[in-house]
Amino acid sequence: MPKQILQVDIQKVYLELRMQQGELGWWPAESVFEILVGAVLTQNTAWTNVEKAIQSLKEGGLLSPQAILGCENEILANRIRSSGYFNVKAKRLRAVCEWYVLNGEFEAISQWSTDLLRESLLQVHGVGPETADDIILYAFKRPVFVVDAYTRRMFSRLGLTQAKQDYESLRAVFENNLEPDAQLFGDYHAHIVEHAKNICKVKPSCTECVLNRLCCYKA
DNA sequence: ACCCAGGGTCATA
DNA sequence: TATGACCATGGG
Repeated sequence: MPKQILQVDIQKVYLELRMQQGELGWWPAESVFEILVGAVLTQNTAWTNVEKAIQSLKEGGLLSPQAILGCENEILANRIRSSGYFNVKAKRLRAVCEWYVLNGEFEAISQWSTDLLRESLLQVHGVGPETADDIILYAFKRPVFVVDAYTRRMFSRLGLTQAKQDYESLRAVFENNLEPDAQLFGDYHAHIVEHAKNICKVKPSCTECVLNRLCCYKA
């Protein structure tokens, strides 16, 4: 894949999505901590279910790391029930809270380099590459590109990447072909997800798709 | 009734 | 290192 072509296409797809879908307003959250919570709760789960869980946490006064660490596991699990995998995610939320508090929360962690931040997050139980990058990008505003199942499917169909390319090299493709701008990366990822959610559900012959009908339907 | 969603961990081979 | 089972709710 000639690098110059790839760079043009990676940028072109963004402009096309951007033109088609306009402003999206990601990541929806009222605080940095809410982004951390959302990043865990949205694992393999529709965002609408996550919104309900976050709302329930707010109503229960549990939208702070101290409150989550201080409450009974059953209370926490019940509050996030709607996001699915609630027992697993209750444990993961605690792990993220411990990491956050132990390291001095936003102010102290903000001083870290992006590499250190990423390595540290990846050691937290329940935080894999995508969740880590959600947090790094949307909460800490660092230019890392979030790769998800949509991104993998869409860009391999467009012929710009390989279908079973590993996470890190796929992330590098985007980061090497775009200006390292957190605003841009965040908006791009948002547009990929929104495109997948809103346009091509299942039909391989979707004519509304802006990307040569190659985007989002399952194989 | 089925399929899928803004993944990750753990056990097995 | 590479698959597969498992986690679980809610909307289409």
